[in-house]
Amino acid sequence: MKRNSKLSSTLHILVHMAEKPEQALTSEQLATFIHTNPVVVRRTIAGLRDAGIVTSSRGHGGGWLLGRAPEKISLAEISVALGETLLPFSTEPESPGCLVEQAVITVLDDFRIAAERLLAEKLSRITLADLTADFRRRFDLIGVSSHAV
Amino acid sequence: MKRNSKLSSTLHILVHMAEKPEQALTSEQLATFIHTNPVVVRRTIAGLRDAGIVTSSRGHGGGWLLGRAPEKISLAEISVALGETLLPFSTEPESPGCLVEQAVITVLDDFRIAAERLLAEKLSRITLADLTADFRRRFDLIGVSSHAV
DNA sequence: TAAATTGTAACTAACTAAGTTACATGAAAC
DNA sequence: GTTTCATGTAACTTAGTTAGTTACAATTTA
Repeated sequence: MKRNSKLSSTLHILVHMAEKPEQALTSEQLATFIHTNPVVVRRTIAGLRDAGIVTSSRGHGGGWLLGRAPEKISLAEISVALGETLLPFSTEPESPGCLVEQAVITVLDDFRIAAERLLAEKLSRITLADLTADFRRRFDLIGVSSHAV
Repeated sequence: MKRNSKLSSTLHILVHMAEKPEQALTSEQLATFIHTNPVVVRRTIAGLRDAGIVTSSRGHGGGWLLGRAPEKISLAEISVALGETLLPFSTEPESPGCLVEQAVITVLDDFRIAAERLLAEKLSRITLADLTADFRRRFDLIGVSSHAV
């Protein structure tokens, strides 16, 4: 798994899970989808479990399942559950007492708040079902869903 | 200078420059504002020079000046000139041939394009002059612009 | 009881970005 | 013209972050 690809890797995993709704997939299986190892998968999607987006079960026959229907899982929820901010620029004070810095931080934070609201709104309109529908269109056209490479 | 604070540090520098429009400030002076060293400053704002936002001159009495009036410098231009993307999540393929991944990347890239347009639009409405005006309001109230810490 | 699976802590490796050193280049002052 | 002051930039070092790995306890089913 490459850097900064947590969101896309997680979506990749979730679409595969949505395609096998009745079958619990192991961390091992999920790991092969995104070319990493099982522990990284568990760590990455642990937050999704806490958010009810997926469920996990231990022991023989255990693994991961979607927590609810793909239509009810939005990219906004997934993004939040991953604990990553979409806008990672920092506005932490480095020169306490400098009024110039205070002015800069205020303006930048106002922008960030407005921007985050906008992005969340856009992401909340896209669901996992939209992704699976897009996948199926491609599959019906080409007919292969490989992980050979 | 902390990580991910290039944008806020650069704005900090630019407002100070806007407050001394007739005086070329050296990298050394700019560096003290953001608690780093002159080479980091030159490297960071080199892109702003290429974009005409600032000018630099060498030799005795040299240093940095704004390239045009603060009213004509938008945060959108500054952000672009810094060469940083506001939305750094990756959508590079890791499993070429996997239709699931292709569907995910397509949706995510569409989102990114729309989001970047939105953010650029918002940032283009904020100018360096807005920041200096905000600073002056604070200064008139409190009357100190320290870099003691 | 054995096998399969997650949960998680602790450690290692790879990558990124800031910080630093060094020095060539250019401009002004004298 | 030589000295001084400044930027430009390459090369290296350091620090911080994140993915990857190992190890093992806890849990579940056959």
